[in-house]
Amino acid sequence: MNLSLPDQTMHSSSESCLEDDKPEVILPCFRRNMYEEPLAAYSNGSIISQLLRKTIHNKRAIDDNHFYLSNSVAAADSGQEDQSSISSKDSTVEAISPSDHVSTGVSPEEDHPLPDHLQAKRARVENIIRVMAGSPNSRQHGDGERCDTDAREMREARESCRENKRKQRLPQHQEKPGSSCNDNCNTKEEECHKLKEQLHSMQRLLRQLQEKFLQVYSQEDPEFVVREAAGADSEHDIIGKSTDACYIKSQNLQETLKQELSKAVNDCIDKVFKKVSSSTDMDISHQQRVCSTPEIQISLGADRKSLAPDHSQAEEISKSRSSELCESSEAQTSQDQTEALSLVVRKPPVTQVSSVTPTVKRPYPVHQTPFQFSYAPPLHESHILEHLLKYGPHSNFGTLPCMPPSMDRTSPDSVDLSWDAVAMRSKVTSSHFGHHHRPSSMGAVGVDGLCLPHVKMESGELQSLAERNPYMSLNISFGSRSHLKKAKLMFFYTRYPSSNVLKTFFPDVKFNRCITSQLIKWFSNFREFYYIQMEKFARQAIAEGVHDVKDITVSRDSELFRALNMHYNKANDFHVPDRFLEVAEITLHEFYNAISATKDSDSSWKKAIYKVICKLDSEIPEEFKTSSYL
DNA sequence: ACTCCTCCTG
DNA sequence: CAGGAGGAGT
Repeated sequence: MNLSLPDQTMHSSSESCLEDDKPEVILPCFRRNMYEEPLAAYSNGSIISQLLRKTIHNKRAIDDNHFYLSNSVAAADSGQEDQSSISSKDSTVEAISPSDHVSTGVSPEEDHPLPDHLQAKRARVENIIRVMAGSPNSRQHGDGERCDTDAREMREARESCRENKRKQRLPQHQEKPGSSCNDNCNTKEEECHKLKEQLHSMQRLLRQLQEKFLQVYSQEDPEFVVREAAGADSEHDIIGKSTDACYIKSQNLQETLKQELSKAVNDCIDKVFKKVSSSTDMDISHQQRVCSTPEIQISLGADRKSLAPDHSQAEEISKSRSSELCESSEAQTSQDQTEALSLVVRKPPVTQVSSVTPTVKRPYPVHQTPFQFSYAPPLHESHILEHLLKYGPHSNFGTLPCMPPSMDRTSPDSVDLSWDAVAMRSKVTSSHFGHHHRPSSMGAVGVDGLCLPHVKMESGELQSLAERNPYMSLNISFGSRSHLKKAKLMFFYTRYPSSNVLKTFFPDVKFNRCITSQLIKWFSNFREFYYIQMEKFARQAIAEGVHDVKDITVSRDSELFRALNMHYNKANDFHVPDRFLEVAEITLHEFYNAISATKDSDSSWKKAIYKVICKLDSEIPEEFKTSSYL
């Protein structure tokens, strides 16, 4: 089953929330009335529509003027509309009008009488600001002189507008493929969507005001607009070159407004992002619960036969547990329920967790169960958002093989596949995952590190995924490391442990074929390293000219011992029994003798040595039997 | 047929 | 350390 679809949805959603919706270069004069107070009001949406109605009204006038047209009459008309529409705004706007900034920004000029043309310029700029702020009676017409920087501002703002429009279109378009997910959307998704809408609304408002701002500029100095838009026009040659004073004034205004507005935009985006992120965090725990259920069911499936006597009783408890686990998730995902969750629902719960894990000693809540290769409850948007937040939009989430191919949800039989069967095909093992331990509610290996990782994944994707995913590593690695460490320490006592010995000394492990084979394989690997070292040091001794086998000893200072200790007792926190040194010395002697006798020419010359060594196993201390060992 | 082992490879 | 091939033992 393709899991990639929700990825796209979230991708677009996230992208639009985090990137595309971020306003870029914006005229910085709308901050307070655009972003501070209205931000809270956006939640109900009505204010937005009111503002939009006004600004749309204005925009019509702007459009009629063709934006770049130097028609003073039209400009004046639109300007009047601006006044009338804006005049209804909150009076606080006036109190904190950006014109205040202008006054302070050019304060040095106020100390001296200004020449007439400078005063005119100043009045013009202040008028612009008043118009922007919505002062109904402050409008005055300047002399039409403009500064180059102002024109550049306008052009940049227009480009910014167009850029925003382009960017806005993209996520909206991309939402289409995810419409199936939207059908299933839960409250989080709606919330995210709302936020996105709000951001879009703010952007629209911003554009409206930007255009209005530009409109004011254009009516103030149409020549610049025309020149900037269509190149120099002989008819609209620049008449008044900007003076230094004008430049400075405009620069002050420009900088102040830029700072203000960019800060406002940043705040706005932070708020939106925070909101989205918080909802994502909430869903992580939710995801855990969702994932845990299938895991339990799957692992229980493997236990059906062995735990048949407890079946009915266990089923009751399991049912309640399962429903408890599923409740919240199903409530939210019932609409997008696919076979994934039906895998959970359909499957008759056979037994309960505690009956599977009679030796469980960790009283952790069920929802802390380790990461499961969830049998894919439909990917919640927050799951994907979480993914995106962690790995970025290009990470390979869609191909996350949440289940082994043999467990393909399209196969009804997959439900009855035992965990053993899954594990037997395992390719990914615990060793691949993280370095963190995480408490597990499942004391038995049936669901912890020894078994959990034993899910076949394609081409190491899971491994790389897990390596990048601390959350996953945290969960699926539990148990594996401690069990592995324990096995290594046991190797100091026994090189050839029987299955029974292993079962005895891993009481917290619910053994099945897979687990048994795994442990046996571990010891096989231990032996392999052990014998390789033996052969290596035996040959080394021969090469060094050792003639008497009695000259070869293994002590704690020996290179050989250090190598072995490094391998089986890396942390060096375990006192290696003397008997192991003796066995190691015997083994070394065996190899020395065999090689000296050139028995190594025989392809099976090591077998005799193995036969000797396998008889040298000693008792494993009782402490190893406790599941909490290590 | 199944398990367990070694050996080899990655 | 895992996976697989191949062999030996049951």
